[in-house]
Amino acid sequence: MTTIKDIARVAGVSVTTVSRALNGYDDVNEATRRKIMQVAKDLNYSPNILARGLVMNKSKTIGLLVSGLNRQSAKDHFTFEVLSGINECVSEKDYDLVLFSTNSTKQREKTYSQLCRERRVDGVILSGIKTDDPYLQEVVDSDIPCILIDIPILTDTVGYVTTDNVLGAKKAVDHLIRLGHRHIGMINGHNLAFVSERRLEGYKESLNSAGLTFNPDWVVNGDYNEDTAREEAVKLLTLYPEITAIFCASDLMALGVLKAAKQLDRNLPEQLSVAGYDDIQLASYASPPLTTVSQDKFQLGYQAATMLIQMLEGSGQPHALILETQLIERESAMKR
Amino acid sequence: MTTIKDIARVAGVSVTTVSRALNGYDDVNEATRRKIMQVAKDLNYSPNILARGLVMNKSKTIGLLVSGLNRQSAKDHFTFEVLSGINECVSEKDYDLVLFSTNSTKQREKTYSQLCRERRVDGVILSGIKTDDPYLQEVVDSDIPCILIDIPILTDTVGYVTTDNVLGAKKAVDHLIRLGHRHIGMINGHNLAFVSERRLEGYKESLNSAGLTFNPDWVVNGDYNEDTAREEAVKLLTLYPEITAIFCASDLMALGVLKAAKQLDRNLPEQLSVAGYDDIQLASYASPPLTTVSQDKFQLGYQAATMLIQMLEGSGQPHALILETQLIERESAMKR
DNA sequence: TTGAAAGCGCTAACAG
DNA sequence: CTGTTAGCGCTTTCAA
Repeated sequence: MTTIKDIARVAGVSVTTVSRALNGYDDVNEATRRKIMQVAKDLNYSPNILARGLVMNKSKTIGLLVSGLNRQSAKDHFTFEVLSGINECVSEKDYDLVLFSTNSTKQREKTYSQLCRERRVDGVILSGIKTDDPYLQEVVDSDIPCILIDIPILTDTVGYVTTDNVLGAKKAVDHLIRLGHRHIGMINGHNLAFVSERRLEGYKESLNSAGLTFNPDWVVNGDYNEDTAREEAVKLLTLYPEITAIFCASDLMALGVLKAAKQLDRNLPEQLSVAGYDDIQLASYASPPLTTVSQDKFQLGYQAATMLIQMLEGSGQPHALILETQLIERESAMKR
Repeated sequence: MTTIKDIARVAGVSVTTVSRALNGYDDVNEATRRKIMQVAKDLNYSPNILARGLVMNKSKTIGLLVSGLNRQSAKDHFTFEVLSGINECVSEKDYDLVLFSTNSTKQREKTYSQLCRERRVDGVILSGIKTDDPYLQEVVDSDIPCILIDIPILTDTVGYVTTDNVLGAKKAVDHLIRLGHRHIGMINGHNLAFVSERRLEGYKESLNSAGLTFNPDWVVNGDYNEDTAREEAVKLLTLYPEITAIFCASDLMALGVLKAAKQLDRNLPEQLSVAGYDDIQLASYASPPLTTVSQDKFQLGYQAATMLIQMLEGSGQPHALILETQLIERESAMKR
């Protein structure tokens, strides 16, 4: 493997000069530079970025720490789209992306910052982490630049990007109300996600501004899981037959509600309106196609990476970015 | 950041001893080792793997080079599931995964081996690469250990894992024939994928062993794209109304055919049977649910990583692995 | 069982 | 504009 030493020898200059020429410094004679470039090409040189990282104390690498990257979670491709967005940005900016995963018990033994420091990543993006995850606290404490997806924490070294979940939920519930529904249930996710909290708040706000009273019994947790949501929906609809519409904190759970309705012989959307959240790919293929709140997952990732690299390259403080959502009206909700 | 030097100082030994103790060599006094371990923990030490990589000349990192990781390709989550499988294996074996992506024009300027050598990855997995991709030739030439997904090339340093595409296609077409179809068209992908070739071959074999003649006019390319497939299917079905069943080289294209049928007012499955390939998530949600050939994408990734790490750790030659597929009978194909 | 010393490939003062 | 020198954090002979 060719090194700058080899180039120096062949070109008849010192390694310093080679380094400078290769890195585009302008204090190199143009002829010398050309010569060096030529030799580098001839020798098929590639820089050893481990060596460079070692001396510069940065690796031009960002880490991605996710929990949603395993066989089970394949159905809801949220993580994947976020990843695509991150990847896009990172490759434009000439960084590399290394994937940490928290699913293996082995890795679990390592702390968050150990993971990052060992790999010498310059910064890290966290996604799909629950609020009780021990990693999360470490983030706030550690001094590694970090962007959180969907967790609103802002410190000297951590920023976040998320969508406007309150408004998003409000859009969906407003829509149901506009369609004439007065008895609207909600299937929320679980209590370990900030987004659940926010979406619940949006639901309440919407009811409130329409003069409807909030009934806590009409809100149940479906754990962001299709089947749990189905079970919970069956219970809910059986217990409170007056409910004519359900807002779900995720499309996956809305799919579960669709199944619950079928199970209870309630026709959709005539006898039950359903709205979801996320606009996952499946949403438009469900029958009936799901009315939902779309969030741009790719953009979530893209912006997270952009923000992180901005922090890394010194242009300022970490900050927060809140993306818009969009109500997608399809056929799972109708006028009553 | 703590280094072994710090540990050495505090523990009152030399860096050599620290290194040996930390790496579990047995020529260290047990008391010394305990002391060192304790100091390391106290100082919250994490090894600098860049430095280690530099001297050992390996990075415990494997690269993933894919082309299917961008906004457009999100629909068919093949790449994502492969990635999950790779990630699972890699984290079990305590390697890290770095993502290269070929979508940025910038990266395009770098050759395959440059990418790998710069990052000092120990080996690389390629997926979603077309057969005319310039990277591909480089693989064969370079000496970097490499596993290809779905490209059957076997050399000293490159192995592959794929599924039995001939048999898979045969299963689907056999099924259509068994249902009584005699006029079976095929929507293939494009000519730049080995799998297309193989699936076509399976189609031919199936026809052949049923005594049906192969008609090249009944085979068109849909470019693995839903909409192209739809267009091509419309043309095909208009030109050859005698066709009663279509085998598609991917589910995504089968979805396109479903749309084409709707467009032509042909009821599915009564007036047209369709079989797909892949068993993507959407397949079971389509209406009618898609009869298809399932391949275990997670396993594809998992096995590729396993094989690569095996090669890396010296236990033998690269080799080939061919996974089974499974016919999934749903409702898009019926007896005639 | 331990330590001194060399060196992996690179960048960065500093001096000329 | 160019070279000398030191050193990033680690592993690994070699010698004690």
